[in-house]
Amino acid sequence: MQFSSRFTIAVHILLAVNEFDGQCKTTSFFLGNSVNVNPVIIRKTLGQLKDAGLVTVEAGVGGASLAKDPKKITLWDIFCAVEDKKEELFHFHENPNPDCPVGANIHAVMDGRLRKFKRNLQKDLDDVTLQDLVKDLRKELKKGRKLWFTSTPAATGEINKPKRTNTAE
Amino acid sequence: MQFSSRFTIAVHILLAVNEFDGQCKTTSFFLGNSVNVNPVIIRKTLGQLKDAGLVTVEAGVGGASLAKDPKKITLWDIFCAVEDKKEELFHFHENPNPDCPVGANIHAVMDGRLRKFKRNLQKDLDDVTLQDLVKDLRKELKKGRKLWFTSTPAATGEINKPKRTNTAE
DNA sequence: TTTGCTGTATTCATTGACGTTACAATATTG
DNA sequence: CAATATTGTAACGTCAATGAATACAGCAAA
Repeated sequence: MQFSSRFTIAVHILLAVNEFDGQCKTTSFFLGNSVNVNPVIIRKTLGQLKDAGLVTVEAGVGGASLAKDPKKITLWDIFCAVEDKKEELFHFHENPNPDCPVGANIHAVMDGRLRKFKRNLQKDLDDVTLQDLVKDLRKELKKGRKLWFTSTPAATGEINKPKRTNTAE
Repeated sequence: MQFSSRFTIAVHILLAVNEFDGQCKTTSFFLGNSVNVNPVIIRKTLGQLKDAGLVTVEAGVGGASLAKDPKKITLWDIFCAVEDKKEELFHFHENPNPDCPVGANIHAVMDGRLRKFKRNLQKDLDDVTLQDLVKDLRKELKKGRKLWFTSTPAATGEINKPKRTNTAE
């Protein structure tokens, strides 16, 4: 079992928004092209990030921007935006037999430990900021060759654009 | 997203086997009654625990026993028996755009960190032995009232037993 | 030989992830 | 105001995993 890709997608989105905002319009088409998923997935995820107060999205005009300093956004914040933070890491089997010595006490024995595992993961995630990722990304960019930017069809998102249904027809 | 209940079921099974082995036959019916799941689920899980070298199962005669000292069985061992230990904690979105500065480097930025998160969880799990759980269970049992044991229908698993189809019919 | 159990195949229902189409609502621009 | 680009969201469809359940061949012991 794994956490869904929504988390890595959300991280990708935030990195891209941080990188391109101001240089070009970071629309769901643009971002979908970078992440390589359907724009609707981007819009949904972006909506969750907005609800969590991590980005602002321009309705109508389009494009997203960070709502907070990248130093103040941790992976835990991003995780909470797209996953249920209350949920335990492990799914416990329902209704262990209360008339059995083991069944009656398995929760007492395990619950605290399971919660600790989750808490430790939380700490790990909370220790990494978006700024840390940005720094590493910049380092990688210095190494590598020049890549596309604002001008190509891929960058502007021309590729995935819908054929508009003519409503006046 | 959560890990499946196979993990907590496996822990429950091992605790029950450790507790009741020698006192009564720890069959899949018996265990299924304690865990409160279908005996087939128990057999499957027991099979995985056997493959991992944690228990022995008596084919034909029935019943399971620990194959190792509870001090030598960690939660990580149990986890590995029922889950894919190679799998990362987070599912990464497929094919981020290699022509985009972010898409081309997102793996370089994230992979190491994601691996660390998984490794830390592993360490946490590896720090807890079955013996630790047994100790806590005994502590709970001392507190509590007396519960069922070997003689009741629930304990012997009479309840969930299949009606045998008479093959001689 | 009968009995009780394991091992395993198969079927089914449910759930969540993810993709996709469609379209109303919204903001900008000519 | 009208045309356009974009968001927000609903509605489906597909796929994979989980977990329940039935069935039965094979094994061991009495």
